[in-house]
Amino acid sequence: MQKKNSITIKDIARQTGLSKGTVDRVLHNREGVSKKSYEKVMRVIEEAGYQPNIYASLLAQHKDIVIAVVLPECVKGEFWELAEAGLVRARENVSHLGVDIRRVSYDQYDLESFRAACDKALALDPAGVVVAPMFKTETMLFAARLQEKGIPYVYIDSKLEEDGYLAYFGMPMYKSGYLAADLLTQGYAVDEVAIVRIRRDQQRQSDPTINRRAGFMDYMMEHYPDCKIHTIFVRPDAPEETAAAMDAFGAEHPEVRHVVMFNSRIYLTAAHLERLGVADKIRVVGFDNLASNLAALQRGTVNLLIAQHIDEQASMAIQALVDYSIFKKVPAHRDNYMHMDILTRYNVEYY
Amino acid sequence: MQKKNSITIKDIARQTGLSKGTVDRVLHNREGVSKKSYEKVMRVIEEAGYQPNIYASLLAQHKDIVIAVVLPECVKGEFWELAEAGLVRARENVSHLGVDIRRVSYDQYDLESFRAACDKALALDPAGVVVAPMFKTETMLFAARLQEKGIPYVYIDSKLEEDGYLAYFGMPMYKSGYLAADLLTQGYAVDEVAIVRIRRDQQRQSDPTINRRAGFMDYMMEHYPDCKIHTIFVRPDAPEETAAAMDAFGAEHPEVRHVVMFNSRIYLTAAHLERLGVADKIRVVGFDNLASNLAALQRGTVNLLIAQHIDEQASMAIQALVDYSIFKKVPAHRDNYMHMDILTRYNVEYY
DNA sequence: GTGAAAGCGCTAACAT
DNA sequence: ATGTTAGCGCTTTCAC
Repeated sequence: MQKKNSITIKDIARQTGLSKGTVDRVLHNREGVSKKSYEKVMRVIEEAGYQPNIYASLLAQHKDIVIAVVLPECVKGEFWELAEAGLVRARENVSHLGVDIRRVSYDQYDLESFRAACDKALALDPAGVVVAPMFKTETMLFAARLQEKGIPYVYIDSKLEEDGYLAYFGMPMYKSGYLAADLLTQGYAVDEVAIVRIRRDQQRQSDPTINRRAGFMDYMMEHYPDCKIHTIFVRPDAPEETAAAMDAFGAEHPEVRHVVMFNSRIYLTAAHLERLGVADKIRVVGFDNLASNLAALQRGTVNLLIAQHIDEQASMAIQALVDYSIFKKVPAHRDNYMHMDILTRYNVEYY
Repeated sequence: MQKKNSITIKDIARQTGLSKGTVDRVLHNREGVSKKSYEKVMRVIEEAGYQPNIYASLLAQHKDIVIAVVLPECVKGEFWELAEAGLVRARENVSHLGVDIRRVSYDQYDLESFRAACDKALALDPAGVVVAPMFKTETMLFAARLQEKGIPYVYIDSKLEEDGYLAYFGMPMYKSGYLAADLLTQGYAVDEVAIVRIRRDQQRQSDPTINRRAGFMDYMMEHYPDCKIHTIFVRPDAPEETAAAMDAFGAEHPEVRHVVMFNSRIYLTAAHLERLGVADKIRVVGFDNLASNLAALQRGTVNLLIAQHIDEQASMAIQALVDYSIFKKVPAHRDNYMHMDILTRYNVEYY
């Protein structure tokens, strides 16, 4: 399988006058090698451009490694369900490497459940961890424990400003808001815009879409300084209240033609616009490729969706961990801001 | 590396009372095995759900495989340069599998050079071929030769309507034109549109963008039946003539506010619009993420770009071939229509 | 037809 | 600190 030109540890052993065992020791930075031998081996390795044969290596080690993936629960139709596809793909890609991907779920609104998930992940004695952090301080603690054990970890979706993570894969939130504003307005005259927000009852969590909103606002300030920006507060868990809010707003501001929402639930708004019979008069921009969002896009109620491929984030995170643990490859970039996909009813089909 | 629950050929040998050699023979359908032995082995294999250890297999075979990639020449700044990134990525992904990716280039305007490239590819005795076909009948012949030799091949960019290919990765061309029309108009009133086309001097090749244009036209017919559609013919190899054409059109139709181009050279048009000082009055939609197109996007002259990730097509094609030759996996889908990326100046940064 | 055995490149346990 | 050796699961050659 190796090319003719490829060199093996046997060759290195011969050339250095040492044994395979010693060569193996320096290759893995194991202790018990004299400086002299170490250097002799290293020289040959570099000169010959030695590449270990992972098959032989894996074959000889015959051990499984497990990677723990700590994510919010996968609820049908909601955002985190989208990550599953990435896990499936990653699993396929690495299963033949003897890597076992284990999803550890937690309730993103329940701190305790996150703590439990962290413990569960640690209990798996994983070779690496990917985590989507929803709780700041708890994640910090988790990170510290991982570092202590020397377990590499990578963030997806959002990250913490600390220094121990191997990599991060996510969307540039501020920019995504900026983009949303541009797509909503597209250079045409826009006098009023409505933002639909979810009212959160004293959540201690930081609002994950706050930077996105900031980006949106900045764009509007820069390009449409005179545009009036309304906010409609809704509550997904209180449908009547939400309906009432939408009705009231519609009655009061029938002239508003542009609506945007920064979380993943634009489908809720779409439903109300349809109910009020104003769907085709209003330009609607939202986020994330939930099935119900895509449906609203197909129906034409939602004009554009900005999606972030959380599945790719997940699979890339796992790949990075595998490359690191098995192949000793450090990611090319630590912070990986991923592309924002723009979806319309005409390109969604092949998404 | 294999899990505890995995069974090896040694186990099978023991259970059937045969030897590893015989088990290997039935696994590879080699001749010289009695029906009785064959069936005994097959029964155990199926019952135990035996999965061969590819590493051990590859290690024992110790052979390289080569995959030939037959593409138009990589010209700096032009479309096919974009595929290189995919080749590099693919090379990284599979090099440790002992797979050698070999690019074989041809001049997309020269039939003879394509013939030569096919011969060169065949001469490599490849385990698989990926080809971007520009010449219909010649590709047909090439395909026939590959089939004859039992070499699997996959198309990228475009494909032929035959039945021997392993897979196809490409953009839905008709749909992409439809999408372009939607993005150009976006529901606002549009009375006139200009299409910039490249005049081809009696090319015998079929115009690769013909379906895209058809999709565009159909959209306009359906949604803007009264819109007047102009065509400006230009020639990249004759700059003065092109400039004259643009000037003349601008003088004659100063009211046109929407421009589209179906090949990858929207940057040419962008330059002229800038020269004429009308760039910010006109909405411009084009295709493909050439560096100069992205620059025009950043400058704001081009409003939207539809890109097709030819690099991903290339790397996925190679992956499919590797999966097939090494892991014996047939692609899940034969025809893979890939996502059309919509780029604006605000999401291009992370592309 | 079938079996035995050597060996792919590497790891790890055991010697020295 | 270094050498030796027995595998990992499979392929392949050679012998019967």
